[in-house]
Amino acid sequence: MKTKTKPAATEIIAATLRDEILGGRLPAGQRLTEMELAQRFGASRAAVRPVIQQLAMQGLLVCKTNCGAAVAPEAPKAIRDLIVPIRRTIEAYALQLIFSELGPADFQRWEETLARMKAACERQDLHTVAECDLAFHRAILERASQGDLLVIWEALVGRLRSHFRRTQRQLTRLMDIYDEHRELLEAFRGSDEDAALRSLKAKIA
Amino acid sequence: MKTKTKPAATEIIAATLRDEILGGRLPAGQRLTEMELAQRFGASRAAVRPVIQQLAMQGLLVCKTNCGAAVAPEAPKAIRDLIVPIRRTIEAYALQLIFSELGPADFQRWEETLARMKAACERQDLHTVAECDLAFHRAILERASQGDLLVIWEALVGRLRSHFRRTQRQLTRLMDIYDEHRELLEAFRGSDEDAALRSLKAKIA
DNA sequence: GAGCCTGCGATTGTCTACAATCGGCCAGCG
DNA sequence: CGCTGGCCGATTGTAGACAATCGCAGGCTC
Repeated sequence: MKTKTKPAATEIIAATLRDEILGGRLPAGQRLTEMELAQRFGASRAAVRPVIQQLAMQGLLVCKTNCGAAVAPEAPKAIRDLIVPIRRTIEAYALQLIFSELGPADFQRWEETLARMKAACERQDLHTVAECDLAFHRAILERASQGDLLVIWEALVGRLRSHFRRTQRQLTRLMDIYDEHRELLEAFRGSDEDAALRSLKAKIA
Repeated sequence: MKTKTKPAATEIIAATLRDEILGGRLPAGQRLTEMELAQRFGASRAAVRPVIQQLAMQGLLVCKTNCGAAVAPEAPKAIRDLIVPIRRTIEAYALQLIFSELGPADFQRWEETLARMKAACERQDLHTVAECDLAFHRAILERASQGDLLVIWEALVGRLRSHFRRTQRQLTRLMDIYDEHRELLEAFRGSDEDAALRSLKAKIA
């Protein structure tokens, strides 16, 4: 055996594809067939099938029956405008749930994400920056242990791809993204819950 | 052949199970194994597997690895309080999208749902009333042809099960539910969009 | 008597093969 | 020359079998 035929087989594939799509490495419209994915990950179609369905429900892929799946485009602006505030509400709620319980282990996790993001900013690696951006926010929900909210959040973010309107920015200001998240983390460390909540909401565009 | 090996095989199973769970025919905690479902619908495990995954992401089922799926309980109150207004926002947005385009065919569809609901109220069939209630609201989103919103709405409603707090009501007032939806439909027929939107929001508890 | 370990049953995870379906191309006809 | 019909490749949908994993019961040890 190579690694682990454990129940994580499909999960690894799902996480990999998800990051590639959200990070922009796989362009919208890119076609993905079950066969291709199965070969790429050294698995069978049965293994990648649940992944495709999952990503489709998260808005990352669009499936046409008997015609293969493709990386979904960003949702139309009207939809985005509708679900951005929803995302704000959910993340703020999760943060409020956990704010008083946050400890060193939590901050350490965010620090690691920020370190990765900083390095990516310095080498102008837009894809990794976007990935870290999402990981930072996702960590809030995972920490809250609210599986239901996480599922809903994934469905929202998969359609927003908000992190890529930042592509418009000049790459020289990429470090701004890092700075913003650094501020957020410091607010998490502080004792002013309301201030942290306000900062978080403000950062979600 | 028995029925139809058409592409609707899994869709029929999904719709059937969804209605049974949302209608309350399958109680929370009820265990469902792939084998049982496959036998019940005369299909193979491969056919019911996508259904289970889909319903799990919609919050109707909870899956434990290698241990089977079970009908999920309603989400905790804090979560419900968070997502009720979200649902209100989404349905109102969809209604606003389609309000000016509504025609006889649309009203006819709602009339049929209401007819079913009325009959169910008269024979005190709580399950069917709940099912029609959801169908009435779902029709708004389907009419808007916003697949993304429908997916999100499903994920919300699956966790709310709001329609079952009405179980608390005395069965003698079941017809109130019908009356409320009748009012809604008449508002849809009218020309006052704002009034219709307000009515819709008011009805979503 | 309590705790751990082993063995077993049940269930899902994965794989391979087959069937049904869709889109596009090409021939044939008007 | 345009259109319609049917064929063909590609892709997913479905099926059944095998393997890996989990929970639990029973017995053993301390």
